[in-house]
Formats: sequence, structure tokens, C-alpha cells
Amino acid sequence: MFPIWYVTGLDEVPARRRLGREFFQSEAPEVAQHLLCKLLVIGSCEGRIVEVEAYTRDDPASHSFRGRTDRNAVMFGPAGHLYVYFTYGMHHCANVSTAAEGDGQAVLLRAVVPLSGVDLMVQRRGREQHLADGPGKLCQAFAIDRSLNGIDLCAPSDRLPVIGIFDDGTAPSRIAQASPRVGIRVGTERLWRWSVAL
DNA sequence: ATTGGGATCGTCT
DNA sequence: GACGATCCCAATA
Repeated sequence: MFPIWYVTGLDEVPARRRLGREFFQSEAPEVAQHLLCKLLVIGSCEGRIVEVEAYTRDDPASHSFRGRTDRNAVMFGPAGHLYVYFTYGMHHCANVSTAAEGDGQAVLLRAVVPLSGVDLMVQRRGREQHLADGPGKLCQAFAIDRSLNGIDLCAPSDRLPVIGIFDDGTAPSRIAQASPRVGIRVGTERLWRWSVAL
């Protein structure tokens, strides 16, 4: 039998709470795992985060490894800010800064399951499948580019109707075994990629 | 289902 | 001047 809250529809729109600064102030590997099943919301587009990777300062695969530069400055800033970089001459990748200011840590958002704004994502991606199942695809679907670099995800934006990461009470039923991060040539021994198991 | 190459440019050596 | 925290398509098995 269906539970009463389902039948009455009382919980059809579960409480949705923006993640606060504290959430992001832990070490990147911990934040990364906690980010699974949270909601990425930008404008009318929403998706559930299902794959992430952690990067830290003492990690040769990290942009922050060789110190602060103009590009990676957001990684060294306060936690909970969006770090967007451009790569391969054509793709953007979205990260969230973590840990303490000056630490140079971030979590790369690799994949989300689209929930809302799918039509817009289809339009931006130019196809109906594989809308956000990769870091570059995710950015294209959500229209994330360098103009959003540094934006604070823990406070309402004065530039967009909504941008942030939210908790709707959903947790991963199971996290897949940690695996090597994708597309790197060093630091491959750190199993810092996590995804929601199907 | 898996593999390999090309596109393309900002960033750092 | 080289090389990406990638994606897509074509070719092969």
C-alpha cells in the first residue's frame, strides 16, 4: 500500500534547502561524496548530481598543485564558489571550491541526471540523449561558462533567478566503488571519483 | 561495444 | 610552443 504522505500528495514537493557554506568547508573528498544526489539548480534547469571527483592542493592532478594562478584562483578562495575553467579549446568544466580559504581544493561536477528544464538542455545540446553525463556536456546543458566563474553557490544571486546546490532529502541508495579520476596522467592512484550506483 | 583521431584555444612552460 | 580534469563521429569487431 502507498504511504499516506504519497496518497495525499503532502510531500509531492519535498522541502528543498540550499546547501550552506558549512557543507563545503570540509576536505574535497568528503564533500564530493556528500554531493551525490544533491540538486544542481541554474535558472529553470535542475539535475541530480550522480558523478563527482575530488581535487586537492597536494594532488599532482589538480589545477591547484602548482600554486595559485589567475585561472585557478577560485579554488583558493572561500568554499562554496563555482570554479569554471575552459579546456580542450571547446569545453567548460564546473567545480565547487571546498575546504578553508587558501587550501586550493575543489570538487568537479562530472554528471547529473536532468530533472527540469530538459527542453532547454536538449536545445543547448543539440540532441536528446546524453544531455549532462559528462563534465563538458553538463556545462553545455546548464549554460555554464567563464561568466559564472567565482559565483557564490551559497547565497541568492543578483545575476540569475536561481543558482545553487540544494538538498531535497534524497540520499544515494548506494555509492559505487570509488574509481580513478578520468582524463588525468598523474595522481591516478587516488580513487577520488564517486558515482551513484544504479 | 570498443577504439582512435580530430577539433580548438586558453594557460602555463 | 605544447598540452589538456573532453566530446563526437567514424570505423572496426
